[in-house]
Amino acid sequence: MKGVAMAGTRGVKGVAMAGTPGVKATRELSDRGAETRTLILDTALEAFAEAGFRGTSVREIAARCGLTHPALLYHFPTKADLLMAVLSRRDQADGGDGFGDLGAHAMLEHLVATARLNATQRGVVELYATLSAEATGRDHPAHEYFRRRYASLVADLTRGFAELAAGGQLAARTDPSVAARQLVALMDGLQVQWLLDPEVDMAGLLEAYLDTQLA
Amino acid sequence: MKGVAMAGTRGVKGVAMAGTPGVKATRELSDRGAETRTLILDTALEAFAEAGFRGTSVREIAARCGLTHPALLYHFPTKADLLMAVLSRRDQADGGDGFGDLGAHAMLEHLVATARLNATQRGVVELYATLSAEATGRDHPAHEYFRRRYASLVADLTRGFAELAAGGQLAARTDPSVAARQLVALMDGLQVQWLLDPEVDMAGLLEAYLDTQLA
DNA sequence: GTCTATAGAGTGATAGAC
DNA sequence: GTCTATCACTCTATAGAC
Repeated sequence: MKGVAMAGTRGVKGVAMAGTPGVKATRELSDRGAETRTLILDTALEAFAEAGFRGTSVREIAARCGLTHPALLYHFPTKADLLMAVLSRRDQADGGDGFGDLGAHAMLEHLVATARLNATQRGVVELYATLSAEATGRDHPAHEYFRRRYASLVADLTRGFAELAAGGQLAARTDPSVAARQLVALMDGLQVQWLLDPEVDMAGLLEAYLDTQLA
Repeated sequence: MKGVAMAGTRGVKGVAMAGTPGVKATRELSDRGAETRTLILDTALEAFAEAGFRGTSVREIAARCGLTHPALLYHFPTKADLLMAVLSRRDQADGGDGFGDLGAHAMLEHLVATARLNATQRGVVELYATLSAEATGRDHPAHEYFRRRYASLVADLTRGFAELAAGGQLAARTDPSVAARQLVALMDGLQVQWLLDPEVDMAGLLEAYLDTQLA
């Protein structure tokens, strides 16, 4: 699924080599090089989360892995490639393509559960909060990624709220696409507030919003 | 006032030299040096907005002003000093200390009006969206600034919603402090969505939220 | 108040040895 | 697959002339 700062299962190994040069598509499992790649991706996630994409150097990430920076660039030819690999790896860990065919209730429950989980994973929240703002610039390497991400998230949620409306479960004054955008905005904004003050209850404030919108 | 990406009057000159070394507190108006300072602050706002604090160099800002970077650093001794000067200048332009003693209705109207105005000032929105995310890191020069900013914004809005509740103008299920945090989050999140897609109607989505919370 | 020059460190990326 | 060495920049900041 595709929550805005969606958390997912950590430590999924051996599935994150798509599209990388120098690695054969068909090869044995328990490849030693794949472990290095996984280490790099985990480390890069933390580093980008702490200082953003522009604020983090390839050397810094490599050093935390116990590597030199040319060794890292052997696996990911450019820094932008590394960023995109980190993002797609999270997408895969989060279950692939969006909410898929989840029902409306399951969708909203998943969202609240994710907010609760995120409150235990500061790094992931920092990554998406920092990057989504950074990537509003049209020249940022992750710009198109975030455009697509938000468009599909809003589309899925609009479908969900419309389903609720059809079943008479949405407040009469609530428009599905309006609620979808508001919900996404709320998740993003609450993350910034939580990062500045961990007392902020992201999941609770999200649930309170949903209570006011449901019939 | 202190909206999250609050816009204010541009081009206010000769009022932004507070706390800068090398400039006497009491001096004649129409100081020539003050014009350079103002030019630098306007230019720095634009530049920080486009690429964030970390993504912008002092040289880049100086060049856009037709200056060399040592000339700029004569006016603002460090890059962090320049950032803080940009932020305090905007706060002054926006009217000083928060919502002050504005009534609840005036407060909310001001907020919606600001959202509408912001849709014509992409640079200002980019500045606050990028910086507020960047500044969640505890070592960022603007970290304390944003902590204070959000705390006072939430406090003011909580007071406003409480005032409405006392007058029976708030929906029964709405808690003032919950609504305050949600409203701030909504403003922040909508800005990111608007930066990624200018079709997004920030003011309209904000008004729609307020309609669901008022009695 | 602005300049040139430079220090001193950091940047992404590449070449080539092993 | 990882290394050392290096290229060609860029960065913030300072020294000192004018």
